[in-house]
Amino acid sequence: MRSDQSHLRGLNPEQRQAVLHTDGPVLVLAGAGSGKTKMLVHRISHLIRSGKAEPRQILAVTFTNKAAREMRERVAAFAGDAAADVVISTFHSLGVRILREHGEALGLPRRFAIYDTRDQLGALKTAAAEVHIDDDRFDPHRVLRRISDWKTRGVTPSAARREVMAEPTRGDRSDDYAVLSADAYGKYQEVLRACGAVDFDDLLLLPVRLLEEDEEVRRAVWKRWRYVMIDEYQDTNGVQLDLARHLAGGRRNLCVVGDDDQSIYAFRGADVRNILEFERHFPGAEVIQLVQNYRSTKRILAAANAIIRGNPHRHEKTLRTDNPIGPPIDLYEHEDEVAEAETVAKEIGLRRYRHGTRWSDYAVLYRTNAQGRVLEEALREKGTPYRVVGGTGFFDRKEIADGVAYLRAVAHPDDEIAVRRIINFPTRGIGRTTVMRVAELARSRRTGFCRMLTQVGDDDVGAAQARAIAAFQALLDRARRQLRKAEEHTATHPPGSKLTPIAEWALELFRNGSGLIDAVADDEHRVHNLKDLVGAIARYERKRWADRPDAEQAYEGRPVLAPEGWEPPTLHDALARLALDQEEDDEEDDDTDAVVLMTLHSAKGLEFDEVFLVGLEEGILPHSRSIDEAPAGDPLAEERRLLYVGLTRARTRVTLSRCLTRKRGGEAVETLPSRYLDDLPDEHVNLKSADAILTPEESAELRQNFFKDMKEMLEG
DNA sequence: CCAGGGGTCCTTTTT
DNA sequence: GGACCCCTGG
Repeated sequence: MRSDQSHLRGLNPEQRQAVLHTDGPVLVLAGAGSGKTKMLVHRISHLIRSGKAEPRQILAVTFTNKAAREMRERVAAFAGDAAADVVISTFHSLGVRILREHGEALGLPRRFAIYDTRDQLGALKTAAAEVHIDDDRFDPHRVLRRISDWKTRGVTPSAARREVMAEPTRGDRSDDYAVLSADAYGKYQEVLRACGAVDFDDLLLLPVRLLEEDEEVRRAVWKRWRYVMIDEYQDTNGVQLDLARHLAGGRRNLCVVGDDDQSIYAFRGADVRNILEFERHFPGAEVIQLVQNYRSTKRILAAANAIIRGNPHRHEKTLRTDNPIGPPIDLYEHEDEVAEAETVAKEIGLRRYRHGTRWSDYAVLYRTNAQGRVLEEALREKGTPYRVVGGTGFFDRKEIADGVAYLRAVAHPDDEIAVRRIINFPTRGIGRTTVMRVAELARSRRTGFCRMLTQVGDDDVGAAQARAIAAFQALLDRARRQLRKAEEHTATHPPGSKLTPIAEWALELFRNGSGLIDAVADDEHRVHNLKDLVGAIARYERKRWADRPDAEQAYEGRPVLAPEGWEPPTLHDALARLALDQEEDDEEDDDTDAVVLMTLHSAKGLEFDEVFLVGLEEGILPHSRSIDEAPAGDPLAEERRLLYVGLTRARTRVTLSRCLTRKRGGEAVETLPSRYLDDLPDEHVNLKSADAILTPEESAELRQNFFKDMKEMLEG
């Protein structure tokens, strides 16, 4: 329970006072690598130890589950057992928590579904079909972005319509496109409600609405949390600012930490002004600046500072460090992305051997997920262990989306989007025409799509189709009955060595109930993925039981009475968790030694010994989309910040690279160097031109390395 | 009315 | 590697 206070030592007494003791609003404006999150951990443990608050009255909010997990661990290391009761949650999980307790006031079902982007797209298409939008320029993704934009600013459909009408007309068809989007927004919300579902934006928006409109909810929340902390505050959007205000309440014990130079989420509504104008939003706020960097070498900081200086409108600050100057930054120029990837793979192999480092000391960062593929290939070829963080999510895989849709169709009886997805997969004779006819019938009889399915007769659709629908309905009914049994069982029986009840039920559903596994049987990989989904449910059930206060007393095979306040695992809850936290594959987490691959966005908040930053070209960084779209403000400022974030992830060494040509749609296209390269200080940058072929000496070196690995493996 | 094949387009960043 | 569209045959 001894704490590492080194970061506090860098503070003067007032700053220390502010971080640890001050009530009222506090803004910690902290540069990269200055120990931002650590400040929050200090504050939390101090609050506990000084007795100013009970652990359960402390709330810390993060953006990602990973950040939440990390903070939980660190707080536990500082404050011991008491830390378990501190509520550390992501914004979205917090939203679920509030909605679960109070959501019924908004007409939300107790068990609401959470829609991801894919479901949102489905809902929007359903909505569009209902208002007969057949505009050929109707681009669902674009409309969805627009809708999300409104929602993150707390704009209702009717307000959106007014907003659109009030906009100066450009006189072209984009005007009616805007109106179209506003109309689609209203309908989209109706579809969500009819499905008993919320999207990610609702998870923030609806709690705020509750807090605004319901005195009782407001009081409950104020009573619940006395000290509120928010990490990465620069990434908050309009709705999150409102939420922060409500959570802080009249006490205003709100401590936020962030760095405006690391604001990289404007595309999903984040508003840097929230951190820049914190003192205006929370008058009397204490502001502390931290510019001491504990992470990187002097050279890396010099480069990072030089890059970020190019941005206007920022809290001016220059990071400094007592760390050594470090090696120069290498800049490689490659023929194409394949050569780039091969050189990265080769360099990592060599350096690891020469310096006796671990694979996990190296990270390769890129702007777009697509860049990761080539890198993976090169690393695989060399036999280098690697781990891709984020990327094409588990849930983006078709078979997983199908599996989840089955689970949801069972768990949420009104979930039209889920049902439509699986009603004819695997094919069972319910084609497009029939589905459209059912939807039409549902509308004319003013009932829901799912309810309509239980009522269609031979006159409504063909006899064969009616039979197929009845069979599908029977499938769902049977699955529901079996689920009820599984849930009863899992509620009273601690998990043993066998597969947990809900997971086992899901496997049965995939295997026999739905025929899903048969449908993908020819692809081993997909079958494996479906089993992973089952595994995720099992992990959830076990975790639920592990969280039970009397878990030790509970033993296998014997029903035990649930203690007060403990909720047994349910499919619905498992789905909510799955939607919010796409936890990585269980075993191969942090402890496996592997090179890490990820986007610059995913890298924020992390640090590595050596960082490779690839694809420093116009069109990649800055990305062409952000160059083209250039709305108000300057989107390019954000691209610059991305590079800043990338550079400041490294402790000792940064290696940059760009390609002279890059494949675009099968064609190799010439590229231009990223404009940001000009801003790097020459004296710290080493221009290299590399080829990926190993010299004989290097080959020998790597061969030896290979034998060393084998030996270690055999010994270990 | 349904299933399956083949062609075409695109692909920022994430809870 | 997808998602989507159109075409053909049953």
